[in-house]
Amino acid sequence: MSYSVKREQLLRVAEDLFYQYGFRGVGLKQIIQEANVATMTLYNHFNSKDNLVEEVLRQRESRYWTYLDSYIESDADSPFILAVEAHGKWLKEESYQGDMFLRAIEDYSGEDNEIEAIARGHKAKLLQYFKKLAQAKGKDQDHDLAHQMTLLLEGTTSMTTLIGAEQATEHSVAMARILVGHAS
Amino acid sequence: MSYSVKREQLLRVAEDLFYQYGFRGVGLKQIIQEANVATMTLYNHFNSKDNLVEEVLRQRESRYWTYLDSYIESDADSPFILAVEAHGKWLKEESYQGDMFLRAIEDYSGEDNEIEAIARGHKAKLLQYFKKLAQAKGKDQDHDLAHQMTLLLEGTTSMTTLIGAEQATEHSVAMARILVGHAS
DNA sequence: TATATTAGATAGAACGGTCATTCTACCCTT
DNA sequence: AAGGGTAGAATGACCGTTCTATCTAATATA
Repeated sequence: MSYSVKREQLLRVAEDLFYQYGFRGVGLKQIIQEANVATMTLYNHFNSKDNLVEEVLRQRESRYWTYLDSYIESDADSPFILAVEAHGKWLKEESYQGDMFLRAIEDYSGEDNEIEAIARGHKAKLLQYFKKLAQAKGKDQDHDLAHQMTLLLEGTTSMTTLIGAEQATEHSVAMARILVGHAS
Repeated sequence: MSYSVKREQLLRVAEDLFYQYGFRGVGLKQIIQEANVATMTLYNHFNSKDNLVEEVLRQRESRYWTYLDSYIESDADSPFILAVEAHGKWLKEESYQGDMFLRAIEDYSGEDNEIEAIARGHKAKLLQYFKKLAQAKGKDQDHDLAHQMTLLLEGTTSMTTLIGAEQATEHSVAMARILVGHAS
C-alpha cells in the first residue's frame, strides 16, 4: 500500500503541532496520541523525528506553492500585487504565528542537516520566483524589485504575529502598490 | 553585593547561546560550562531557566533601545530612514539569524507566561515608537506609515537570515526612502 | 470450505540519554 | 568560625528510539 491514511494523519497532526509549539517543543508521544497511531506506525513511515520534520516541511512547501500558483495564473497584469495578496490569504488561513521555514533554519542551524537545507531551499526559490516575475515584466531594476517583494512577504508574516494577518496584509499590499509603481 | 560579575557572564553567555540555538535547544549545563560558573551560582541569581530567559530578553531589549535612541537623536530631519539604518547596523553587529523576541513569542505561546509578555511588549513599543515619530513629523497618514516602517524592520530581520544584514539593509533603506517620500 | 501463513498495525514496556532542579559536601577568604 | 562559592552527584521527569507480544485480516494451500 503506497498510500497510507495513517501517514497522512501523522503529517497533518505533526504540522499543526510543530507550527504551534515549535519542533523542539513537541514530543513524538503527543503526535502519536493526537494522530491515533501506535509508536511503531510512526517509525514504520518515518525513520526518525528529523525525518518527520523534513516531510512536514516538504508537504507545507508544496501546499504553499500550489496556493501561490493558483493565484498568479488567474491574472497576469500585476503579478506582484497578486502574490502579496495571495501570501496574505495564506497567512490568514494557515499562519497565525511566524514562519515555519525560518523557524526550521533557526532551530536546526549549526550541524549539517537536511532540515535546514529544505527550509533554505524554499526561501531561495521564493526569491528566484520574484526575479523571474520581474524579468518577465521587463522592469528596469528587476533584481531590486524581487528583493523588495520578498522582504515584503517576510515582513508581513512577522507582522501577522503582532497585529494579525488581515491588518498586516492591508499594509503590505499598499506598500507593494507604491513600490511597484515606483519601479516602472 | 548587588552587582555581580558572574551574573553578567551568565546573561551574556545565555543570550549568545539562546540566540544561536534557541531557548529550547540550549541546556543549562552548557550555559554553566561556558560561563565558568557552578550550578548553584546560576540558581542563586535566577529562580529558574524561564527567569533567566526573561532577564536575557530584558537585557537585549534595553540594549536595542539604547542603540536606536543614540542614532535617532543625532539627526531629526529624516528619523524614519535613520531608524531603518540603525536597525540595519544592529542586525549587522548583533543578529545574523532571526529575531529573538519573535522567537520567544513563538516558543512560549500558549500558556500564560511572563516571557511572551515581555517579547510582545517590546514589539508593541516599537510600533508605538514609530507612531510618535510620525505624529511629530505631522505626516498625513502617520498611522499607516508607522505600520509600514515596523513591517520594514521585521522584513529586514527575516531577510538577514537569507541574504545577510548588509544586503537586506540596502534594500530596506531604499524602500523606506520611497515610502516616506510617498507619504509626505 | 477449512486451515495455515504472512504481513501490518497495535499498546505499551524498556532503554539509555538529557533535562531542570535540588542536595551534599568541600574549599576558600576573611 | 562562618559564609559564600565551588564541583558534582542525586532526583525525577521526559525525550527519541527499540523491543515485545498480541491482534487483525487477507491470501495461499489442502
